[in-house]
Amino acid sequence: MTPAGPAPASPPTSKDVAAEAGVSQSTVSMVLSGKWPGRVSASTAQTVREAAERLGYRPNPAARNLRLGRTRTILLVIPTLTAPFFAAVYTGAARVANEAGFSLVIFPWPIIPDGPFRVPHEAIDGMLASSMAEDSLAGPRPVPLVMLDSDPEGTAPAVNFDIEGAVRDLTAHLFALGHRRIGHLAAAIDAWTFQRRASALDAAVEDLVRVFAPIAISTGYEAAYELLSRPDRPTALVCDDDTLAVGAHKAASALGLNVPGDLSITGFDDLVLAEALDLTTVHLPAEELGAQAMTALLDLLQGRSPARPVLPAELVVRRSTGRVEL
Amino acid sequence: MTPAGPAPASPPTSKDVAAEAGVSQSTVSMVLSGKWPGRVSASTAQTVREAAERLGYRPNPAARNLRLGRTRTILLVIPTLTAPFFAAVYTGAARVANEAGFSLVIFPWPIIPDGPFRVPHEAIDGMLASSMAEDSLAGPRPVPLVMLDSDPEGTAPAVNFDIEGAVRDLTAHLFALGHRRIGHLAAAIDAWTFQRRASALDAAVEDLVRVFAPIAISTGYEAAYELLSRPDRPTALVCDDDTLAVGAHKAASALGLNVPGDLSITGFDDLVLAEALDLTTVHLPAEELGAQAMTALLDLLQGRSPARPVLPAELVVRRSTGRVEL
DNA sequence: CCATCAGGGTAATACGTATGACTAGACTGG
DNA sequence: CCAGTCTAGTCATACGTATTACCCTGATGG
Repeated sequence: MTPAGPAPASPPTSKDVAAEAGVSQSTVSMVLSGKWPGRVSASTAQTVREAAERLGYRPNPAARNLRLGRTRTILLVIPTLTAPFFAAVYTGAARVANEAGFSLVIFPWPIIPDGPFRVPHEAIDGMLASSMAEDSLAGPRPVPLVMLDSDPEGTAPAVNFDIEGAVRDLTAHLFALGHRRIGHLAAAIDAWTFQRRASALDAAVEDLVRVFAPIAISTGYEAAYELLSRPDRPTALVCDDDTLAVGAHKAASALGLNVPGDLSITGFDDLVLAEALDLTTVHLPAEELGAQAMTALLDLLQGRSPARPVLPAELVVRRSTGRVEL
Repeated sequence: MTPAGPAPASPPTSKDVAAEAGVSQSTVSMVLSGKWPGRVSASTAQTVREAAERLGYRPNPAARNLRLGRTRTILLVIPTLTAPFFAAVYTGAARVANEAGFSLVIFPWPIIPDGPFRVPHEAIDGMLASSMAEDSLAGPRPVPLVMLDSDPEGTAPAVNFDIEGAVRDLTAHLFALGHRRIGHLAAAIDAWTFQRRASALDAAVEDLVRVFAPIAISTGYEAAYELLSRPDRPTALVCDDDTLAVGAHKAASALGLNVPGDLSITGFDDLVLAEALDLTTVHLPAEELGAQAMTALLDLLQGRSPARPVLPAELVVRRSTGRVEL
């Protein structure tokens, strides 16, 4: 198909396109950027575009970035991709970013940081950050930033979940089933979103007992086992996370407790796990969180003032909750 | 702490460092690159380094990329991050890449492509690719590439799992438990890794019945339900994936079949799902796959000939397999 | 005493793009 | 007929880095 000319040693540049089209390099740039309406005649523009197509020209990103002083790259700061929740956040954010011609790179950052945060200012245009102390961003040149469900004060642009509403629905569901004494298997992580869940539960439930566990099946198992072994064990167990809920489920089995006959269990997130185990849980629209945060960041980058949305978190009732038996 | 000098409008460049140190920009570059031993006196080098530290200088990546014609960026081509398997691959690859000063960006590419693959040659130094037809890479300037468990012929560098060994262990386990008639819930995806699983099973099992399903709990449920409703249903069901195995598990419950009493079920991958449901499965070291593939790619980029490792896949026996009842 | 050389540094340049400054020619109006 | 405007371009330059070619000074050697 393509004529077998001498194979180009290096990718074609705008200068090559200019030579092919018989115009100057600046003209090529003007045509292809599309930012100079009426600056170039329609026929010349057409010639240029055809030449570019013929040579398979693609602008060199490094040169463009250098010239424009921007990178069209956004940093997503999250603890790990292994957690499906964050994978979903990434997916949503990446979709919006790609549609806008941005690329999204992941910057791994532990929930418990082990040093000051160093933003690679020169390499990025903006950041999406979860679980990071906002003030660790202080620096000579602050980077446009949108926080992910973790903005304590409301100073920075942020996207949050309606945790309060979710906890209201969740407790109402449990109360309606007759539960009064409720356990809280809380994530042992000092993050705002978990603090909110705890305080919302404190406000809603009179007879609450709380234990903490790092997020994992095994740790959830241990903490739940201990709690459920107590003589005054709760009849329902609210877990901060589906993974913890799975651990609790296993602990209940190990103790010979029937779910939901003897014990109701709920989670947060609505991961595949929850579907697999028929777990009643609070669905957190993680992908939507990522998408809206990226939208807000793009607004910010274009000088528009971003929305500060609060996303609804819906209770999904499955088979791990039931009426308390007398 | 820091003296409140006039805030710099833009990040410091090597020229600023040169001025601060009282030398030329070229000297700064020579010192900081470290590639010119003996070219600059020790005392001058020290002065330069101190100046750079004082100003908080970080080389501009765009300028460096432009000058050097490389980007220190690797593309990871995978269908989705939502699948925990690929998230693990990413994690392993990213770790190795970061240690070597490379950054890893994800390029979403469906298993069933909807168009020819366009490599952004100018933006990357190399690629890690899974589930992609190798010849869709054909182009004027091929990009260094390592394939992930999907290399049909062995022409390109690749890292693979020892699927044959895993299937051997798996079938031996089932045979030892007395199973003879075995079902195969196969992934309805035209990917090499699944073809290998199928042919390895064909070779090992005399009495095999196979059904196909897209990878999801619901589709696994449906396909398994149909298979298990047959009068001559198998006593063991080998699933290509843990997710399918979960669907099969649910189908068994719905049909009143006890696992593992009436039916043994196995999966592949060893995701959290498998742990949550006590599923016997083949552990595929996904993170290791990513790490070794990245190592091979870095070898390739440095002109070394990369290893072509085959990673062992270990059978993890849990409680979803048991002795067949007479 | 001059040629050579090593040491230690500087000046100049190229990478590829986007854009502000400039200009040759065509057209307009008074 | 000429000053002014508009059209459709070109020229030159800057972004920040890495590297090549050059330069100056002093030491060495024959």
